[in-house]
Amino acid sequence: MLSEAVQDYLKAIYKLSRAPETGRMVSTTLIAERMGVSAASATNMIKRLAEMNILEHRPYQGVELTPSGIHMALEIVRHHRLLELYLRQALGYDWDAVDAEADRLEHAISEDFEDRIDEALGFPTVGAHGEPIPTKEGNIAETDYARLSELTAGQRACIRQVSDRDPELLRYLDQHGLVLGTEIRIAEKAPFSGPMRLDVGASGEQHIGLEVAEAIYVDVLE
Amino acid sequence: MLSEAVQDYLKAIYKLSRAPETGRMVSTTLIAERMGVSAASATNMIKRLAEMNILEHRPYQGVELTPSGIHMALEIVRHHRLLELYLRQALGYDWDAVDAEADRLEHAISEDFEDRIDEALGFPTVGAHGEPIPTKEGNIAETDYARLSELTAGQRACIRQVSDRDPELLRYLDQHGLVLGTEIRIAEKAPFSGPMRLDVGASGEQHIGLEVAEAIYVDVLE
DNA sequence: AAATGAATTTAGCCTATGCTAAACATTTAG
DNA sequence: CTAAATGTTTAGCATAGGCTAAATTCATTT
Repeated sequence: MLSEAVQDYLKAIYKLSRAPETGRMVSTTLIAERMGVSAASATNMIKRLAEMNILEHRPYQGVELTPSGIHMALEIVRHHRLLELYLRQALGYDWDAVDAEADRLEHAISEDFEDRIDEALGFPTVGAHGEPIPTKEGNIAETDYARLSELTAGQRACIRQVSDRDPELLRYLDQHGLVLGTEIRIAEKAPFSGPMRLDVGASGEQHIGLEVAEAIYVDVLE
Repeated sequence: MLSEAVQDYLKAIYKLSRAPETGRMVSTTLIAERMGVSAASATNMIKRLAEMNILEHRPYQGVELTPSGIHMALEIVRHHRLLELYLRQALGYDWDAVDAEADRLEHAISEDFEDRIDEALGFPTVGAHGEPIPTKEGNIAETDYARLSELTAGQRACIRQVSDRDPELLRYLDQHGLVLGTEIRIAEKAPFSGPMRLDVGASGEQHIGLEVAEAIYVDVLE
């Protein structure tokens, strides 16, 4: 069994390695920041993770998950996303609160528990923020969403996923009707991915900033 | 926040101090056994718990929880019992499986989570095995049940609580219809609390041994 | 009262995980 | 192309828990 700390590092590294900004190779500093520990502590743990064949460590370069490390990470992510969805659907948690609670619980649940909530949810394929849920076998659907910030005036799109990084941002989105499934149309956009004006579903017109537009992933409608 | 280890010790000590066999003063060895650690490790932790004002340690004598220690223990017990009941009622866990899963989860849940399952269950006052659930304020209902083993031939009784110590025993009870609320009548009993013959609710006659009879707590019916 | 045996504590060690300060490597700027 | 800035690792230390072996205390029995 992987310790909680190891699981937490693994999940963080997996997420960083999938972020479009970073790329597969993840730096020590980034990991340390994300985990809220010193760089020295991160190096320390990285060496242990390399020892366990979870990742490869090129000193001074960064870290890359092994296939087996990715597989382990996907199990953790599956637990997390199923829990988030369960908290939302079965216990009425708000969009922005599920991540923190799932972080606490994810280390504690058994396979049996996972199977039961999976069934109670009807074997869902996407999580509370639209992220794909890895299968029990460790497969995860590839998504091909555009960032809202990349669209241009006149385009229409449907919200498919949102970043769960910032609870405050999630509250903002919720209050402005920018939830999964909402259809939007770009009414006007400043050059260089600046702020944009949107027509949002039934709820009317919104102005959003770049940060918000980058946290929203959409299917572009023809 | 108390560490998991501290919480586990505290819960174990609380339970031991409530067991009729032991009495308020609990010995190091008993704690070590229950926790599955060496006596030296138990001593070690006991000193830390005393440091934290959770209990008083009379060296070579034993240990007694302070009022504040009891209060903390009751919070932990509340979490545990609410979780057990939730697992049973909401997720369909078997009687004998809830304890182990609740042990895993109880360290991980927030107050918010507790409140939500409390509400989802309709603010229950007894747990999955009939134990009283402490209130949020740290009060616990005193119960005054008899052990089935203490009854004599001819008496009738209603099952109110069962010991959750042994999952196998719980399976046995379940299979034989000896569940909460069942009415029984002692048909015949060997002297000195030996095995007994019972008429059990609608499901007919049972023979049970002493160990089983001691794990069942009942209200005696006039 | 002394001796034996059981229970308890102490001493000393181990691992996981964190930290700071110092050393080392890489990148960037002058 | 060297020097400063930045990023990374090493060294040494801390804390929480666990362990074994040895020492100590208590209880019991002669």
